[in-house]
Amino acid sequence: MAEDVGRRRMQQQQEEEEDERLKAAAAAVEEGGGKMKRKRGRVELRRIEDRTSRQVRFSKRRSGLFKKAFELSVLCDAEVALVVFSPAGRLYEFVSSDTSVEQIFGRCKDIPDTIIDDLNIAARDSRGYCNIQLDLNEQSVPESVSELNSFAQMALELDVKEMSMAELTRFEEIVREALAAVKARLRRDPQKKGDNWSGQESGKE
Amino acid sequence: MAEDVGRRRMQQQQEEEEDERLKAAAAAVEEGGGKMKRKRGRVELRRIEDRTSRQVRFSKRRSGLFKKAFELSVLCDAEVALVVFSPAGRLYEFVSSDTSVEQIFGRCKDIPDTIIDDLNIAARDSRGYCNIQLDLNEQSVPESVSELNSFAQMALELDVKEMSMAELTRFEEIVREALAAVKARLRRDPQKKGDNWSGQESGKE
DNA sequence: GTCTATGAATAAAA
DNA sequence: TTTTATTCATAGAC
Repeated sequence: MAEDVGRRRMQQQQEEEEDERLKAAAAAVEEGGGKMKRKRGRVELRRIEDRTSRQVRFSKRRSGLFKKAFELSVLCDAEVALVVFSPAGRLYEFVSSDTSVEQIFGRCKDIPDTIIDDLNIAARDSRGYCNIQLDLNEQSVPESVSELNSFAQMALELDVKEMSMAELTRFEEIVREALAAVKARLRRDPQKKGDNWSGQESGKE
Repeated sequence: MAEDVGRRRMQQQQEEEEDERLKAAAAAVEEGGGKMKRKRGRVELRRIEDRTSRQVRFSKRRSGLFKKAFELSVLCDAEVALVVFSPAGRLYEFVSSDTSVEQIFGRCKDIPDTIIDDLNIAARDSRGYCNIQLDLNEQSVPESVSELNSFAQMALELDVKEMSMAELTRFEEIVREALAAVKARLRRDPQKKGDNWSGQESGKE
């Protein structure tokens, strides 16, 4: 096809990352002369050490986060409550409805059919195997979920009750990164199975 | 205090919008022949009318929003509390820490916390697969973290041949939700460890 | 669910 | 701040 005139790029392909980086660096050197190292690699999920950088990014990302929250509430007609404390302790908050944050959060105890409830059902129904399912309210039931359940088991076997909030957050991050890596590999290996093994999202809205 | 939601300046120049749109449309016609209207203009900030589309968008944007919230809390060392109710009334939440936010969530204390116990019991009952020890209690634990990271990655790769992308994504979701539930309980039980695994900086802004 | 082109967010610099 | 180059998120099509 004669399309993609000029800028067809494979996104998120790890193997091309180095090359891209090098080209960018080279270009920077060429044009700027002495200023290099201008562009970043991928953002690492780790606390930013430099105080100034951290503050600048906080401002930018906070803005972006609030914008996203606002868009979600409008586009999808969802209720959103967001509270952020800067490292300095300053409070920023957003609530989609005209009620207070406390009221929104307070609804947690009034909503019986939540994700937490779904987890309860899943745990209760599990026999022998840890069939952790988030939406198994309706129809389909796990069939060949054994592999996935193994991971769920391992994750849950961690004595999660002994972990601090920071540890939980760290674990979450680690899992996310690991999965991202595995997914990237899967993407390069066409041997993957593309099947859908789990129940569909419940049709109730 | 209300955040300046919606007051961000668009980097792009408005006057170029039409031109860009037209070029995209023209390109689409050229390349696809019969496939048209494939690309979007910029997102309109109003409620999505189509139910299916709205549901799909909700899932995608919710994921993105929670990821952003998580990243902000880690990168910028901020405290973030996010609660989202889907149009169906389903609850999704994320909290980076219990400090200072605890009072806001004070009314959530009545959430049945049997879920955590159920999960742990289910996991223990199906033990025998692997026993994992987590130790992130040190202050600067590059070794432990790296070790855990390796484990997580290795564990995931072991069954990567058997796992589809869908399964990986599902697992990620499960872990996230489970951790959210655990965090919710942590907030109600401050007697748990509240230590931080990472180094602290003295001069917080 | 996956895939991919494109709009949007944003890190670094000005 | 504003600009720019790049990564990131995601709408639309499967």
